[in-house]
Formats: sequence, C-alpha cells, structure tokens
Amino acid sequence: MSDSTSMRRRAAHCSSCAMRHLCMPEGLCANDVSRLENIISVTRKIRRGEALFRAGDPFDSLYAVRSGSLKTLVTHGSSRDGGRERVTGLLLAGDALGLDGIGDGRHTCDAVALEDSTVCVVPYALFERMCRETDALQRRMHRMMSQAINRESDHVVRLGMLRADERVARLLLDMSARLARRGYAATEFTMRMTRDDIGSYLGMTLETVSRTLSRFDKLGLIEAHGKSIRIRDFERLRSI
Amino acid sequence: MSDSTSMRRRAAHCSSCAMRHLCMPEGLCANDVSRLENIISVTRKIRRGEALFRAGDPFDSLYAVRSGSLKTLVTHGSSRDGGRERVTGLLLAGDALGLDGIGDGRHTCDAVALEDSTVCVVPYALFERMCRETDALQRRMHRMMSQAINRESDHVVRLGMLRADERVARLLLDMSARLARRGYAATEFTMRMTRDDIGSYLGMTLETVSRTLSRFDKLGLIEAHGKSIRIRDFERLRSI
DNA sequence: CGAGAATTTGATGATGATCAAACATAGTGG
DNA sequence: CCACTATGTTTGATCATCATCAAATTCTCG
Repeated sequence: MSDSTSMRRRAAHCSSCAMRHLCMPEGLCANDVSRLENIISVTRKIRRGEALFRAGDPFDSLYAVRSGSLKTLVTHGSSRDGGRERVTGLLLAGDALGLDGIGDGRHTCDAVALEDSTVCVVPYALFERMCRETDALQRRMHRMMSQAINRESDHVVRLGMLRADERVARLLLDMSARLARRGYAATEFTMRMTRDDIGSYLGMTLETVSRTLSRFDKLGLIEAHGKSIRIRDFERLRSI
Repeated sequence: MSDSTSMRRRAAHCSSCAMRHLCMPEGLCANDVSRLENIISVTRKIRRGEALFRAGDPFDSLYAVRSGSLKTLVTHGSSRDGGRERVTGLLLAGDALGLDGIGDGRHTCDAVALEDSTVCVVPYALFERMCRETDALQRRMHRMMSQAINRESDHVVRLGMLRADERVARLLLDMSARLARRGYAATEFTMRMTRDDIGSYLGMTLETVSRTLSRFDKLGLIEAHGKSIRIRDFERLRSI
C-alpha cells in the first residue's frame, strides 16, 4: 500500500452506507449482518487522479464507493495510436467496482478517482465464502453482476446507435437519475469528468462534447458553467 | 412451450458438450458431476429466426448453446425511430446465455436463433442452490459473469474508438479465434448474421458493412462470397 | 499570482449515413 | 424441379455529422 492511500477500520461507517447498497442486507439475520460488517471493515482513501487499481493488478478485493467518484478505463494496446485510453465507466457513491477482476484473477481496467474519494474494501475470498453460506447474499451477488452486464449492454446500445447530442443528453439524464436515487439534487450537479473523459466515455471528441453542451445551453435545455450543470428542461432533453 | 420447440432429456449429450464449457467440472467430484448432469438434462431446439426468450419474459433458466448460434438484441424503445433494434451479442456453441435475466427476474433482451440450434436448459433455482453447495461451481459461475462483463466492455471500447473498417476487421478476427478455440477452422467460416445484423452489432449501416467487406476482398485480405468468409491475410487484417 | 491544464469556438475535411437502384439468393408453392 | 417472390446484398451518388487542426480564453491549483 503506498503512502498516498490509507487503510482504516470503520465497520460502523461502512455498514451505514456503501454496504447497504453493495450487499442489500434484506433477508440477512442479525448474525449474518454482523459477520458481513466484519468482512467489510476496511476503508481506503484515494486522492483525485490516483488509481485504486490498474489493469493487470492481481485481484483480491471488491470495492464499494463510499464517497466521491471514480472512472474506469482501459488502455487500448492498439494498432496505430499506440495506447489511447478509453473511459468505460463512471462510479458514484454506493456503486460496486472491481467485478472485472474475478474473471482471471487480474483486473482488466484501471480505476481512477475523479475527486478525493473513499471506498470500502471487500476481501473477495472472505466475501465469496460468505456468499456460499448465506443464500440471500449469494442471490444479491448474482443480481449485482447481472445488472452490471445489463448496464454495459445499455451503454453499447447508446454508443452504437445514437447521435452525439443524443448521447450527451442521455448522459446528463443518467447522472441526474443516479444522483436523485442517492438523495442528491437531480437538477444541479458537478460533472467531475473532464470534457476529454466524457468524450472518451461517449465515443466522441472533447470538442464535440463542448459544442454540444454549449448548444444545449443556448437552447435553454441546461445551464453549463464548466463542470457545473443545471438541467432546465428535462422533457426536451429526453425528447432529443 | 410452443409446438415449434421441443424439450428432451439428454443428460449424456449435455454433459459431453455445453456443460463442460458452462460449468467447467474441474474440481468437482464424481458425485457433484452427476448431480449437475441431473440439473442440466433438458435440451431445447430453436429454429432459425425463432426466439429462445424475449425481453420481458420471466427469467427461470440459463442456457448453454449446444449447436448452432444465436444473437441477442435489445429493442430500443426510443425517441423518434419508434423501436429500432440493436444486436448486442453473438453466441456460438459452448457460450452461456441468459445471465441478463438474473438482475430483475426478467430477461432484458431477446435471444434469436441465427440458424437451427439447440441449447441446454439450466434451471436457475436448482443451479443456484448447487452453486451454494459446491464451491468450485460457485467460483466458476462468478468467473463466467465477470468474463461476460469484460466482453461487453471490450465491445464498448471497439464501438467507441474504432473506425468502421477496424470494427469489421476485429469482428472477423474475433469470429476466427472463437471458432478455432472450439476446434473449427480458423480461416474459413460462415457468418450467420445478415449484413444488417452485423451493422447493428458494430454500430454502422449494412451498406458500410458490405462496402468494407468488398474492399477487404479487393485488397486480398479475405475472400467474401455472401455469408461465407475466408481469411487470407491475418497479419494485415490485424494491423488495420 | 502564474503556469499548465482544460475549455470554448471557428474553419475545414473525411468518414460514414442516407437515398436509390440493380442484382443475387433462398425459401415457397405449383 | 423450376419459376416466383421475399429477402438480402452490392454498388453508386450525395450529403450530414463529427473529427481534426488551430487559436483564443478561462480555470485550477501549487
């Protein structure tokens, strides 16, 4: 563990926030919940721009975002542009991450903090064992992974058949909905990703992202000042 | 079950093909293997163009392709073009499918046969219970889902940052590699999807797919006669 | 405050979509 | 088995969208 990250025992905090999302203790008896809290008892801080893990790192834990936000990205070992990177995911508080590593025991993408963030660490070996013993937890795990698959496939659909302005509109609405679900304001939020990140995530250039946001602003759909976004007209944004 | 599909008990067949891929019996004792064979003992036939399941159908089984091939697609309940569909996956013999349904108990996409095909049916309730009892099987299940997530995210990357000809080249190489892994010829195969399906899968129009294949043919990279493809120059195809 | 990073905006051009029409192939019924 | 119709494929011509190049401006943070 580098000096730039710290580990702490925080069972109380974890169980009160991220764990509820990650593990959905519904159906777990008090005894199970306390065992689970024991497994998920370490918090890790990641400072803006730092990586929680990188592609190729050995996989040993899942994570749940406790505060802040992260992006996942793959570095495309490709043909001509030797190594452009591509943003594949945007994780907010409560989201689980690290599932990619289960496949071959190594992470397949980088996870980088978009702002100073904290995550709950879930040692996979322990978690897996507990899944086997507690059927509600196993069910929750399977559902979580299935939903991750569906999210990705939604994203594929969006990328493949929407125009640039439609993609941007969807992203804004998606952010809004996700934040609302977490109890934050749905109309006003901060896009932590740079225009470049957004472009990479949506499959377009940063200039097109910028132009699109400017246009939305002029049309009165949103108010965009740098990273801060305010949605003014959900209806028209949806109908784009 | 409609008359166009039939169900049969076929433990022997299933265990000898799809089950090996789906469940990777390594680490299972003889007793476990026989229990598993008992769970996966029904085969279902789907004729070309018919659906194994549709979005919205209640989820109760996973499937493993035993012969033939299928595509998965989502019908995009979208803004202006009221309901275009988008191909999200291409499944070959040995591939698992149906994982999308675990999330909310309903399938989120259609699975349609590209040719007359058969699948092994894996009742999920039984399978899930057995996962809980057999750790090797649970591990296999988790890895399978994780790999599904990674495959999708690869696809996202391809769609978002590759040009049309690069996407087509990747698809051909991907097909070739997957067939080779199954013991089929790597250089010569039949693309069961129509140009329209391919375009939908790769996020471009059928005309562009057709043009690209024609160009590859003229350049001596492949030989394309309708759906039959022969790869003539892997190196140059990779370097596109 | 100052330097590097990020953003905005403009001008231009290439890639791929769209429209259109000829052609091939496969499935169907006489 | 063949003709016929559906469906799928190829190819061409034109045009829109978005990428690229470039430069000015604003933001951020050390």
